[in-house]
Order: sequence, then C-alpha cells, then structure tokens
Amino acid sequence: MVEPRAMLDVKLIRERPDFVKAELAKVQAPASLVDDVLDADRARREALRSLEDKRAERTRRSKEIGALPPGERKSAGASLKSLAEAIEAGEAEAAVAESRFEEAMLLVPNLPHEGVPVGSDDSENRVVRVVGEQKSFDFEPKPHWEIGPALGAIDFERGVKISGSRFYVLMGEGARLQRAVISFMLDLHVREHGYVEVYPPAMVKRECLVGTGNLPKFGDALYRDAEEDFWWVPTAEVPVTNLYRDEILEPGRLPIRHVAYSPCFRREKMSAGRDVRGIKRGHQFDKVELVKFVEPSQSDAELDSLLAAAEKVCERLGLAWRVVQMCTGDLSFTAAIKYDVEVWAPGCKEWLEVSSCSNFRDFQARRANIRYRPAAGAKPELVHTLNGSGLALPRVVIALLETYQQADGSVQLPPALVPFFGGDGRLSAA
RNA sequence: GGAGAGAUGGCCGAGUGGUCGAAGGCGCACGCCUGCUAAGCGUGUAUACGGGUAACACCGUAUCGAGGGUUCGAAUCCCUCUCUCUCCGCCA
Repeated sequence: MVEPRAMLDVKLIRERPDFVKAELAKVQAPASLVDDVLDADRARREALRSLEDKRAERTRRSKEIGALPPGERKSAGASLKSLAEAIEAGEAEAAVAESRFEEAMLLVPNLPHEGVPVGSDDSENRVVRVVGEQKSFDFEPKPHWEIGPALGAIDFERGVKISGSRFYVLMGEGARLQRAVISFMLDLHVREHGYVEVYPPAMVKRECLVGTGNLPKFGDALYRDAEEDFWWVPTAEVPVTNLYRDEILEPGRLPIRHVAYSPCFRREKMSAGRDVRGIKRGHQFDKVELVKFVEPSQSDAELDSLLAAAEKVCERLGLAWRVVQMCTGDLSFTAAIKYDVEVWAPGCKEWLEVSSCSNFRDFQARRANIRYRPAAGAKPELVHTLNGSGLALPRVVIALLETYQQADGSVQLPPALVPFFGGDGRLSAA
C-alpha cells in the first residue's frame, strides 16, 4: 500500500478547508492547492472503499473454498475469476488516485506559525535586533575579493579555470582559515551547546529530499547523478533530518540536537547573474548546520535556543550581526517561522545571510515519517524539526577578512579563532 | 568487480499454496501471588489507511526487504531489484 505523504494533515484540509486557504493566502499560496487536494482525496477514498469491499468479499469466499474438500476447490474457485479481475482493475484505479492525491499534498506549503507577522514580501520582514559594533576604519576597507587574492588566500582565476564560474579556490592561509572556522564552530556547539556531532553523506537518495521539502518542487536547484538516484545535498539539513526517517523514537530520546559540517551544492539557477563577485554565492560551499528533533510543546523554545546558538558564533567572532524575522510572505516553502542571522561585511558593505533558523513544526516530520512515543505504550506522534546554520562558511570568511583587515593589507583574526588557526592568528602576504 | 549465503513482528526464531498478522522464546506493560532483593502465574504487547464513535469500543483493507508475475487464494511458487553477511580481487 502506498504510504500517503503529506506536508499538512489531510484531516485539517478536509475539515477546515477555509481556514487552510486563509492561512495559505498569508504565504502567497493559491487556494486552488486546497481544492486540488480535496478533489484528489475524495476520488482516492472512493476508489479505496470500493476496492476494499471487493477484497473483503474475495477473502471471505476464498476462505470458504479453503474449507472445502480439495477436489471441490477448483470448480468453486472458477466462479471467483471475474471478481479477481475486478480487483485488479480496482487496484490500478486506486493507485492512480493515490498518486494524484500525494502529488497534490506535496505541493502544499507549510502554514505559518501564529506569531509570524503577516506581510506580502521581504520588504515587510522585521529587523528584530542589531548587535555588535559595525567596525569603523581609518582607511577605506576593501572588499574580500581584493583582500583574498592579495593575501594569496583566494584564487578566483584558477577556480574558474578548473570548474567554471561560481567556483573559487582557497589557498594557503585562506584554506586554513576556513578549516579553523569550521573547527571553532563545531567545538562551540558540541562543547558548550550540547549538540551531537554528525558527519553525514553529501549524496542522498531522492526520498530524503522529499522528506525535507526540497522535492518535488525545487528540483531545479539541485545537482544529481545522471545514472543513479544520487543527489548532492544543498545543505546538511537534508541528510541529518533524514537520519530518523521512518523511525519511532522511544520515550526519553527527545530532544535530539545534531551539529553537522558538510559541503553543500546548489545550482543557483534562480540567481543567475547575481552575486557573481567574490565568494558570497558559489555552487559549492561549506556549512555547519544545526538540526533538532523535539516534542511539539518544546519547539518554540527550541527555536529561541537555536537562534541563540547561531548568534553566539557571531558574538565570539566579534562580528556585527542582526536578526531579521521573515514575514509570512517571505517564509520558505517548509518553514512555519523563520529568523535570518546576517553579519555585517564592511568591505562590500552588505549584511550577509549566514543562517536561517526555522521551526518546521511537523511539516518535515510528516513527509519524512519521523515520530516519537510520548510514553511507553503510547501512540506515536510526529516530532517537530528545526534547523539553522551555525553558520554558513564562505560568508563568515568574508566577514572575517573584511572586518579584521589592517591598513597594511594583513588580517588579524579575533582571539576565539587563534587557537584553531595557529600562530599569532595573522594572515599576511607571503 | 567475482563467488556464495541470507532478508519474517522491539529482538531471537518457526513457518513451502488456504482458517497466518503470522507458533515459540526474549524483552516490555498491567494484574495476581510471594515476600526479600529474585522467581512464579495470568493477561496484553505493530503500523498505516478507510469506515465507525462525543470519545472509546468495534469493523474492513494493507504490510513477512522492495517491485512485478502465477493463482479463486501467496510469508510460502516464479522473475527483477535493493540491502546485509562471508570469501577472493582492488583500493583512499
């Protein structure tokens, strides 16, 4: 039997379609999504019911035949031939109805959390707070695409030569800086925030991407193998969230908090021509990701602490940052509520998004079938999942290079990084 | 990559065409007994979807790695695939 996968509870759509439509309007999604689901649901249930009636009949009569003496079975069975054929036809019909229903369900986005301000697009997002000092310079600060090559830390030309546009090579102290930042962030989250470290596969099967909500709708953002069902992950959120796919977590397991370092791969088709300068947006980048699995009653509080963990990285690195809350119109397909963390890059003079902290509530859990048992013997319920970067790498490197650049062209790293980078924490031209 | 073996419920493990959602054991839950740190006895112990209920109860269907086939009927027969294990080869 096909397992219906839904982002929303079908029952909610069935019983309160007008409410769902109104909520979808807030996230700029059309009401027709609900009607499509309703139509498909009706057709599917009708098909299923008629099929099950036939199967019940067959089971009953087959048992009668089984009770007969062997010699009489064959002739008795002959009369059931047409019923068997009807069942076969009914199965095909039900399968079609089922997949139509599933397709419709998978295209419905998550509903917004009650606390999210209603707005139509990113212009209505709210800056929640601005923290830290936007460093001032007694010289004109340079953008990282000048600092990096001057230090021999970033090689754009060779990146393009070997892999094409949106690729770059980190060299020498640039590569070491990135490695230091990764180690620093992993250590911080593991040792101080209690996350359990995970090193996940960077290639996954398609069903993982359905689970997290990247498929079926956003396949054009992803790379995949041409011959096999391998997809490069766009974020560690995908493999880590799917760690517990199709599992029932026993009492006491929650909350689960994971931190994972992984490379990430994105086609960036939608942003063609944008952010092509520097290392802000590449087809491949590294990221340290935080992922949580929690009981529903805890997910609001867990989002707060997730956000705090991401902000702690900025604080320790001495960067200026701000937190922006997405309005309903700018929520992602999967998030019920979302905050972005942006760091200030004084060279290119931009706020760079380094983390999106989201509570998906049971949206991903339903798609990925991740449940927990509230108590021994109790019925399984869907967990809530959350995630956010802690943080995304190249942009942190940008902010570090630009914030800590010196008049002589060198870069003096903040104290928190020195033990990881080594030496006196200084990058300078060879 | 080559050869072989295997995949059954939380776990172990029976079951080769009919009354098997599946014996038995373990584990677990509840109750009883006992009374001393353990044992005994009893009962229960999957999930999903659909129907049903105020909510339970209850009814139907599906699920014995996955998909397909044979049959009135499949855990059981046939085909394909996936995964696991062992040995060989190769390799970071």
